Amino acid sequence: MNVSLLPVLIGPTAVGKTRVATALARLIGIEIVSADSRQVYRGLDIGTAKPSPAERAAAPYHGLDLVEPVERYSAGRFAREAAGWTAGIAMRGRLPVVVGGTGFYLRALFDGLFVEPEVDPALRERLDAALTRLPASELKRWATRLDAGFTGGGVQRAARAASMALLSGRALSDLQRARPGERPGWAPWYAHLTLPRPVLAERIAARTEAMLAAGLVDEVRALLRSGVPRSAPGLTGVGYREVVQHLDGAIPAPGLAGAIAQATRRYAKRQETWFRHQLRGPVTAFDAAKDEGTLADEVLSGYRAALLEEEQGTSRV
RNA sequence: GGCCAGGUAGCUCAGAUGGUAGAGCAGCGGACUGAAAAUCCGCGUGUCGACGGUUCGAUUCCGCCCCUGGCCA
Repeated sequence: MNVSLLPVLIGPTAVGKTRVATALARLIGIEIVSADSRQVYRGLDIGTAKPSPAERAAAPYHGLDLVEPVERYSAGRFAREAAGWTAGIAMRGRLPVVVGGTGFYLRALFDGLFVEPEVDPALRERLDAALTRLPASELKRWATRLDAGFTGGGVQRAARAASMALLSGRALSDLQRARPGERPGWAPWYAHLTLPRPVLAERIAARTEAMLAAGLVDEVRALLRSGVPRSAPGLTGVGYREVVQHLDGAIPAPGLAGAIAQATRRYAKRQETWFRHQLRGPVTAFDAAKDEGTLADEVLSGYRAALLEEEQGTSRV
């Protein structure tokens, strides 16, 4: 299957992306490329709303369970791996469908990141850790001194700007400008699942309760018991962070669901901000209040129409 | 039914001898080039319960009504 236009199912957390993807799989032979920065962690199943075995049987998934919770994944690695999965799926004659809520990963995949200089990962890790321990104001001074183009963004991004400059000898913003990455052969066609905020908030609340009922706290407890430190990359996300705090006594049991739901709402808001302003390519909105069968039909016909238009456009040139 | 306390932002509350009001939380907007569910930046969003009166001017004072809580019947 020779496609240059890739259907991409996006939407805030809890809007029902997996549900629609599964319905889509019933209509046509697809494989799913998950663009989700949390579902890459093995053992983080309940809190990341990872597709169930049944859902994974309905369509092959790529991009799940790639690393241990103590490991770091990255947008760059995602872009490389996702490009490989996508090519493989197309080669098998099926349609790759990208499904995910991590905007930065989508950018990495479709726009390409700059080509990062080779640096010793262990060294970088130690440097980052040391920089992050600096007082915020001092770290910021280092970042702006080492990279005149540093635009801010807090300790994490300041630490990256500083460490990349120290390790590569060039300012990060320079590198980003001077060494643009390659764009893949695909262009995204975005299907944006949307719900009014209050409705999404209700779904988030319900899903949070369901996660706790399904044993989210036990999941985290087991990870910690197996030796995963509470600062592990996998445990910094929404839900896991709150459960760790709960186990440390900082969040009492009655407040846990509320704390997780609130963090999730804020995350959903940041996602929508990204979708509103950062996406490059056509975006079609779909009302996620509809049932998944209808949505799958609508998304598929929308995609086919876009595909047809694209073919006519290119054949005319 | 009577007496008392109170009705101010989504919530909990503060406040002004009369010049249309401000905190916390919630919320909203934005940034984003390999940690991104991360990391940051910004923003009070209001018929001051209703209606009359006094006043140049009422959310504030007066009257009346409505609502909530408490006490007494």
